[in-house]
Amino acid sequence: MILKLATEIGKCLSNQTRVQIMEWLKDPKKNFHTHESLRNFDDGVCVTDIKDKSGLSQSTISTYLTNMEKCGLLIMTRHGKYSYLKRNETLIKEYSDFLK
Amino acid sequence: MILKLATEIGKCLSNQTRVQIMEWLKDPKKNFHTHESLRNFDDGVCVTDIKDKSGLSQSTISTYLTNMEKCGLLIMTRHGKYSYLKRNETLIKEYSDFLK
DNA sequence: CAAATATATCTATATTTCTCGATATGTAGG
DNA sequence: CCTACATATCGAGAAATATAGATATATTTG
Repeated sequence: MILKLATEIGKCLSNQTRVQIMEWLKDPKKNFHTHESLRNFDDGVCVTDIKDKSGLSQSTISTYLTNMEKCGLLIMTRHGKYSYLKRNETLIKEYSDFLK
Repeated sequence: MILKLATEIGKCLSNQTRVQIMEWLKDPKKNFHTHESLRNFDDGVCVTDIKDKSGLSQSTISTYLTNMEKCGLLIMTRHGKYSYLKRNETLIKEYSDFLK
């Protein structure tokens, strides 16, 4: 992993809400209700559900999630008008290994 | 690991110089010369050597290293007028595991 | 104790991040 | 095409961080 990417990941993980989101997404079943339009969490959790749980504004959460996707921490999948987010375990493991 | 500590660690790792310092300290022997007053790197690398290598000012590096020690990423040991820094592998592993 | 050197802290300014409301864009359904 | 709703982007003010120079504190040594 290159220094620049590691630093971008660090920036994403330098805010309590964003770290909390990473934690929530470890176990979507426990932390969220299944979304109306999908029966499972295979693609993760819908943006609005994360927004509601965080208590922050839609624009703030959208910015957070977009940045977290840009550096690879999250994977975003569109289904119609909804976007779903899940952890990118591969990159998380790479980063985790890089630190050690 | 609690959310608050994880966020503090993330803040330390949200700056390229600080991430670089963590990397340098993985292998002091490779990245630094042995310090005049100590023959080995058992307690890590002296503040001034890190400052010289980073190119930043003494006050900036001192602030960085102090904060990195406060959140537990680094261990600081005084030997007379010198302070030596090394990685706290135990906490780094805890953080790394927390992310996964 | 005085001088020299290493590190820490204080103060200040520039830059970045946080966060929101407003607005724009995308998408589904009538 | 119009409406409704989900998400993204823009613009702005507040708060936090980056970074340096000046100064203070610790420590060694003459």
